[in-house]
Amino acid sequence: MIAKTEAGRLYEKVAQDLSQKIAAGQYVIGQRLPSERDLAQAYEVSRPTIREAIIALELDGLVEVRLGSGVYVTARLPRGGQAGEMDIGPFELLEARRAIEGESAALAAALISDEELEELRQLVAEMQAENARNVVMSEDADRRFHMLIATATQNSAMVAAVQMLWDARARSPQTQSLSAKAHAAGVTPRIDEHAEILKALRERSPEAARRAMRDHLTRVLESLLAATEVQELEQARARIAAERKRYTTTSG
Amino acid sequence: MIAKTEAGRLYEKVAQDLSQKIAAGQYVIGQRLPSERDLAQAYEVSRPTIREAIIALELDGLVEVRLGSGVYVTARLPRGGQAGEMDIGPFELLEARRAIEGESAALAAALISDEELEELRQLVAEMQAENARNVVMSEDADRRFHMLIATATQNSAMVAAVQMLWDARARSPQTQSLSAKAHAAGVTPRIDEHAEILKALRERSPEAARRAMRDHLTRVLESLLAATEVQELEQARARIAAERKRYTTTSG
DNA sequence: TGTCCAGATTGGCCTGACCAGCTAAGGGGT
DNA sequence: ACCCCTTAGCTGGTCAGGCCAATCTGGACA
Repeated sequence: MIAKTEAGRLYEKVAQDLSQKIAAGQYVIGQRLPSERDLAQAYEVSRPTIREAIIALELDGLVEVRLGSGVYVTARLPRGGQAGEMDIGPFELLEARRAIEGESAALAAALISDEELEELRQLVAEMQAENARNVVMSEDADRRFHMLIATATQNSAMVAAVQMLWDARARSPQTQSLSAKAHAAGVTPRIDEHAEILKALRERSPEAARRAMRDHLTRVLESLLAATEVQELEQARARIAAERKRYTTTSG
Repeated sequence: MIAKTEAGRLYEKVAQDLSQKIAAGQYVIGQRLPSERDLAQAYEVSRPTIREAIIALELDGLVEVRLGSGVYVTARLPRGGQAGEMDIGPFELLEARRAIEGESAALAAALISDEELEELRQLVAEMQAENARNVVMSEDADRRFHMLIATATQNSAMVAAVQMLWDARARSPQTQSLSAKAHAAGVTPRIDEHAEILKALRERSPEAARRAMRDHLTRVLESLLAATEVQELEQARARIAAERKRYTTTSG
């Protein structure tokens, strides 16, 4: 699906975020979502915007609205249809992103325009602001940041690849719950790392951009591993150690 | 006020009515609908209700809203075949493959099993045999070679990414015709380059594998560029011939 | 004649409010 | 002690009015 959702209307962002949370199982099927008023407060938008988002979800068949009662999750089907919907693990996903988005950044460094650099700067600022306010929607700016870099490569195949990875991420219950846990554990959105990537792109240095992107995703991977360690029991330690060894030794 | 009688939200009625008028041709494709304020007045509803109706139409692909300009009727797309896969150009595809499959090879080098190495060896042999018999090089062996390497990464996200690229390649008319031309022009199946990749994988060297893969795809890219030039020359020649014919037959 | 800028128009979003269903808690009757 | 029924509080549905930014348009100016 062609991503027209970039920098779009507010309700689209909210709808996408809610859709992800439903897909991730954060709202069980049959469960009632928070009230429109609560959602408006949580997303820091007005109630009409929340209503529009809910209408979008309803038209997608994800949700059912019952007057006077609330809005209920009806299904858990992802937004774009049924193309390839296996659940890719969080660590696999990040490993692939490190490899692919690293190259995306390297390609973009040579081709990125001043306008796109400015957009990236704004997105970093946005993440910073949202982080300061501890707002729910912080993932959206992150996603747009990475997608914009892919777009800057002027290579639609690369855009499609990166898009696929983020779609898979949104569709993966494992990844969603894990990243939610990491968020709750106080993992910051890594403003400085994004700034480092931006800096490398500004310098038009493919090598520096690749390295900054890979470093960033390596750290995300590590913090996710740490979050996993904190939450899981001793029984899992051996397996985690094995994973860590594997995912940290193959960096190229 | 519109008949509030039956159940159903107001915006649904408005959306349905507008949808009918569009289908009936009352609003020609490309034409601008009345402004939200005017529609609100016409339907005797509030502007938020009109907005919700327009959002519904937009999600149905009937309409496109342009900020500051208005909402415009768009062409009705055939429902269902959403695959939305545009035709990705051959060169974009190869550039993306060089970046992504290069990393795929690097990852695989550290993890590939002896069984997979043996399979790769057989695939190279298969390509060689087909090439020796001057058979129409079925791309199948080539594809299986590259997919097997992706599989060897033991990373399903990477597999999905590489798979997507090959799917796009299979779907792309441009790429297909171009690669057919390249074959016709006597481009060899590059057995040696595949062997080089295999050799690097055998040595379990990520760097060598990445380099071999990138070199391979770079050369494919170059030969495709050459084929394009040939094709353009042929087209130019044909065009000239056609013109000559035209001017010699109609001038009399 | 061509260019440029200010006002009008449009969608994007917000605040605040009222109404009508629904739900569950609490009171009265048995 | 149990059950039914009222009722207060939620929830979504809708409205009204307003501000902002993007866009368009026409007239003034060079």
